Amino acid sequence: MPKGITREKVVEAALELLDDKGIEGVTVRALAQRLDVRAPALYWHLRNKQELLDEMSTTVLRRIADELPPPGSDWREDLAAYARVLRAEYLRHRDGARTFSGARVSDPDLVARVKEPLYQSWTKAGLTLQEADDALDVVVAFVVGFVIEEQERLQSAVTDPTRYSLAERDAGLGEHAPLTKDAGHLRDDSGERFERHLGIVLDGLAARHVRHDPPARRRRTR
Amino acid sequence: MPKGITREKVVEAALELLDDKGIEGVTVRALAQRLDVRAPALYWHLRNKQELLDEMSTTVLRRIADELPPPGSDWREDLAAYARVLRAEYLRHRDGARTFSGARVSDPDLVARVKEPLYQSWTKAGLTLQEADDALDVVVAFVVGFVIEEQERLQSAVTDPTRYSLAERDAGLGEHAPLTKDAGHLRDDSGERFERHLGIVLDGLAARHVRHDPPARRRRTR
DNA sequence: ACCTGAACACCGTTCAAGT
DNA sequence: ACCTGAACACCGTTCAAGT
Repeated sequence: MPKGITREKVVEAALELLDDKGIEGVTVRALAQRLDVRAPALYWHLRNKQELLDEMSTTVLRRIADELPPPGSDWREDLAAYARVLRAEYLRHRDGARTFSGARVSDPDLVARVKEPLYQSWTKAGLTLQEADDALDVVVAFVVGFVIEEQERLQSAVTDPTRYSLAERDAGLGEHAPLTKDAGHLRDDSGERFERHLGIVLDGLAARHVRHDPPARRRRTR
Repeated sequence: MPKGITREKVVEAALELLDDKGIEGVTVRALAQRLDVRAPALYWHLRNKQELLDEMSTTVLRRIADELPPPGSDWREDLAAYARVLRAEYLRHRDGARTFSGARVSDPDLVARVKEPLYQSWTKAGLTLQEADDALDVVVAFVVGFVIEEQERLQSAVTDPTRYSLAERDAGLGEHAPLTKDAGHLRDDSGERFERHLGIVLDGLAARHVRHDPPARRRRTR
């Protein structure tokens, strides 16, 4: 009688293990123990550990795809929504940004499920496909970079409270870096920072697009 | 008689090992072999492997600091130069972006050496410190995200040529994703893409700054 | 078809002991 | 002060063998 372990259950358990112990704790043996089997059993369901990691990334991307609202009338809002969902899903898992960015996604259809509706909507609104593709890539790059840094900071605040303590930092900085020191003190809530920085990136995209794409207007005039 | 191993030589050898074998190949034992000592010898010079990784990151950041041109008259050019140096230094090392981003930098003065001149110059030109700090962070986040993706693509093109082959991808995509398919085909040289995307981000920063910062003008009138 | 036991070639790290 | 030998508690993975 099989123990009822499926590929899906293995991946699910791996994601729980990630949240509990971090990426270092995701070992084949620990995962097997959590599923109440011996380590080699997992190799019946997955070719190797890399395939496990790929499946974990794919599962997270699937959740992102599910949470994504359908494109609306404003490409800027579509992008903002995408950025927020991406960040939220990365933050939801310990080491999420590092683990899932640059992910090898096993299901190519899934990528299309996310991108195609956005491309459709934006090209109809007057963007070229190149611009739409660039827009998505720039936003994703920004979110990945932002959350990697954010999560590193959040997590080492727990494991090593001195590392990001401002007092420690100020002491290390000496006298010749007053602005660097001050800048450290005006760091606000990271959610606010994210929204502000996202706004900057979207402004950059707008700067290129509005030139030849006044969307509402063009449609109404004839 | 000591074997002449120093902390600096260990870190240097670790960076060579990284380039040869990738981050998975950077093991204490392999590093010891390269230095012609036994593994425990390294623990005289470094507390543990994490400290080794921190020192590697710090060394790379030091090189970035050395290569950075002094700030000029245009914050936009300063940022572009920073972004290019950062990307180049990440690309120079195998797994560079993943390994060095979100780095725990051991030397706080080094961070100041990079940031302080830029903050100085930009605040003199009319930016607030908050804006200067945001600008740097947004650009760094973008570069980190961009290069992680870029390097993943470059490296798996070597190790697994089918993964990013367009033909394979097109086959997996089926019929319902024509735009996603087309977008895959208009990907140009990654250097050009970087410059274009960097331009977008800088435009976003400009959109906020030019409003209250016509730099040359303000100084001349009285 | 699905899982285990045993084994292989590795890891990072500690520590007494050598020089 | 600087390094080694031996050992500990781990890794991912393979494979014959069990049911």
